[in-house]
Amino acid sequence: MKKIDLKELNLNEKEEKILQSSIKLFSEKGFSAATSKEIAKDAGVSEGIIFKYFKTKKDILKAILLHLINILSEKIVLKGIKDIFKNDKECDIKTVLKKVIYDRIKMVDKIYPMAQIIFMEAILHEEIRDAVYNNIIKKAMEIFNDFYFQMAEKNILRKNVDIMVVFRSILSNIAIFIAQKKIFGKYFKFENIDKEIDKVIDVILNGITVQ
Amino acid sequence: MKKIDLKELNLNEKEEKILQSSIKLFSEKGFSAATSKEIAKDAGVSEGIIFKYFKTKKDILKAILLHLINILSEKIVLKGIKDIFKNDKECDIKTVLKKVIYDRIKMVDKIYPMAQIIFMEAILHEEIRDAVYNNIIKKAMEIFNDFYFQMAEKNILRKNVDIMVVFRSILSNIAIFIAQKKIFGKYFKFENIDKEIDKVIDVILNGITVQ
Amino acid sequence: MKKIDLKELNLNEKEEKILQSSIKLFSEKGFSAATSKEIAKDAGVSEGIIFKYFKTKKDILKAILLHLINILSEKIVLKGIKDIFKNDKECDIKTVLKKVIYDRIKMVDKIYPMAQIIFMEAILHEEIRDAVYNNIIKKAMEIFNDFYFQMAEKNILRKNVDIMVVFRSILSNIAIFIAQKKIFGKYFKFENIDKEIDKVIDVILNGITVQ
Amino acid sequence: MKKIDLKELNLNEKEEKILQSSIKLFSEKGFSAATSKEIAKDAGVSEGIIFKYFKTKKDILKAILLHLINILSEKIVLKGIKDIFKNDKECDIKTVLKKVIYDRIKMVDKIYPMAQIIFMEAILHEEIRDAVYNNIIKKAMEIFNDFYFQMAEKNILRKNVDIMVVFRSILSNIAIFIAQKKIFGKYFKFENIDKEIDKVIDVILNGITVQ
DNA sequence: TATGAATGAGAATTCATTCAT
DNA sequence: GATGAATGAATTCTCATTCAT
Repeated sequence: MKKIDLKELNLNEKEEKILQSSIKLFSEKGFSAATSKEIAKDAGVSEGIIFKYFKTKKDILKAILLHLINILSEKIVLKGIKDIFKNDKECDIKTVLKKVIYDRIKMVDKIYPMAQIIFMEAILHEEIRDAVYNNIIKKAMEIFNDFYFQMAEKNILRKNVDIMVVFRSILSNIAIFIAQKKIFGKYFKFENIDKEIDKVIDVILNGITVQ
Repeated sequence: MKKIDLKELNLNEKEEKILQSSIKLFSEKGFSAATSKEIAKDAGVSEGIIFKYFKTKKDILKAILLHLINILSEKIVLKGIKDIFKNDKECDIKTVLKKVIYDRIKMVDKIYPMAQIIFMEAILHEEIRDAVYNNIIKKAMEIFNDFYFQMAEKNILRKNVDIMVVFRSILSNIAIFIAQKKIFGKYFKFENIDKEIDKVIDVILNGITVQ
Repeated sequence: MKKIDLKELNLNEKEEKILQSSIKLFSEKGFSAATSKEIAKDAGVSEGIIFKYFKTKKDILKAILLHLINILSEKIVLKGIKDIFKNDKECDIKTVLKKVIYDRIKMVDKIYPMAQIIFMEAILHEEIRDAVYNNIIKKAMEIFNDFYFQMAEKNILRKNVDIMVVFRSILSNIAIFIAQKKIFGKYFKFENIDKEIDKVIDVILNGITVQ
Repeated sequence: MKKIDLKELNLNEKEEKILQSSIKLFSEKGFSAATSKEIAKDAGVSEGIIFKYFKTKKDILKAILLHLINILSEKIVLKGIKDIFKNDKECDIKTVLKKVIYDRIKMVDKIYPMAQIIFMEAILHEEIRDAVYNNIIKKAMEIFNDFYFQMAEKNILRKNVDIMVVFRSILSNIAIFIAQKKIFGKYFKFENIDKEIDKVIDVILNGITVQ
């Protein structure tokens, strides 16, 4: 289990260990099924100390979710895309998309267990959904919007489409690609991710009909 | 909360009530967080009787998941697509896709809470993933494969793409459409689903680049 | 340990056992020091069932305190005095006082451990004090007031005293008598309570100076 | 919260702070409910240092109780009465009693929270009762006995009473007066304590019957 | 000596499961 | 079969006490 980089949060050693173990166990078993005893054991600390750093078990989840959504969304989730869209306005669309997808896959790999927890809790709890929407989805949509508009102005991308639909389509293609790797990885072994991504981009850009 | 039609399972009244309530509560709070007391109360039965029908709480989940995956995959999930693909081989691709998407949305609406439980538990537990893969994904892929092959032969759909990628793309577009409605419905109000689906299909079929 | 009669409360068997054991243990060790495990053991029930009848441990205390203060104050604490004062207006003051003191001692004997808990919690918590004052002290004062006024009118008891002071004096003499028996019983063995009470009444009625 | 003068104990600064805070918190919440963390915080010291000075939390209680009972009983509690009884053998009984009551009220005001702790713990624990009895009650009784005997010899106070009963009566009248002020102070506002005490003495000395 | 982080035993509370009725 | 009271193991959380610094 790769450890998520939590250095940005300025936590002390134990606090970080607890969070790391919580992320691992919440993502493996779900929040309710992971016990404070297991977390303590995995983190190599006593059970008591957990409740010094986090008043309740729920607070560990909150730290993972809201804290990280708010603090890290900008740094980790959005920064990558912004940079690519900014630096590559002149590049061809295929290259840009490839960079984005690569970057997203790398990013999700980095934060995967955490992302999974957020994802699952977002399904169950509206407050989390709100945080995800406002901090990630909404912002990502705005960035994408600007980018698409410029590409459309240059006559590279179609003007007669609903940008929202396009955004969703690209996002979902990335998501399912990751899900396939992460969740159903055992059934689908890709040998060459580079080629796989090219194929996805081809379908996104050119559709599936014979022109 | 719409009730899922479980008549096909030949359950007796109490057993069905218990399953209905479990589906409702598992989908609302997650499996671990829903208690047998709550289920009993919601189902209007005694706690004791739950364990007559289902040896353990886990068995309720299994009943919901495995039982329903196996039984319903054929009857509800796959039947629809098969019929469409069978009956519409002559129709134009746009119409077929529209029918499929419509059918899937309708179907998911029908089984939504159950699908959500399956989905979440599949993320956590390999045995569920296996059941989902073998009973649903694999079968759906086979059907789609046949269909795509025929469309490609007729020179309607591109031959130079990876069918797996296309399958995933369509699936993910449907999934994100449903997720947006079900999970993030509060942020995105579509007025006209018919038009929305047309837009999605346009992007899938034609891509986003100016040809 | 004599058991307090809780039949008036219409509790079921286990609930009553739990309350009895709680009263016993709270009075022996104080509320905080008595554990639910001990209570369960003493009551001969499982720890779990305690929390079916009383949501929290604090609720057991509340049941003992407020419930009993409110419900039983009238029946147990005040009824006795009322009856004596009502029925004995013609008797001589010595006899009345003796009856009252006897009755109070008997009554406190009956509810002693409970009374002790109320007493100790009243020292610590204002809400309890309020309940004690409003349900017991205030009412007792009113009853005593009426009685004293009539005795004073008949020229049996002095008019030139503060009734509040007299009330307090009698009350405190009873209280210290009981405390001596209950708390410091080991140091003071009275052989003949009847005679003891006569002595107390003598002092209350006639004072200690040579007239 | 008035601070009790502990200078007589030759404690160092920290030790005294810890005791002061313990007295405050034990009297406010009871011994078991007050935590060492709270005490440390209130005393402005670290939790660790508490256990340097007092091996266990119980030892703080012992220090407060036994230590203070033993040391203070002689210096503060009994000295006052002794002095009064010694110096005022010639004075009239009313003046003496008034001095005693005044002195006791002043004294209890000074040590109130500590006295409350002693009182409550004495109810619960025999060892505390022993200490209270042997160090305070017994000694006070002896002093009172001497005093009463002399007053009786001078034909000022009645010979035909049980001195124990008289002692108890006076003690209880003082106690209830203080309790009323301290515990039920919110319900009974005396404007003039001097007059109040006169009334109490009147009742003690002359009784309540019309002679 | 002094700190306060860390411990772990034990407290309150929950809950799947059993069982007498 | 059906009930729901009862169980007790497991869970979350607390706190006196210890210990590295």
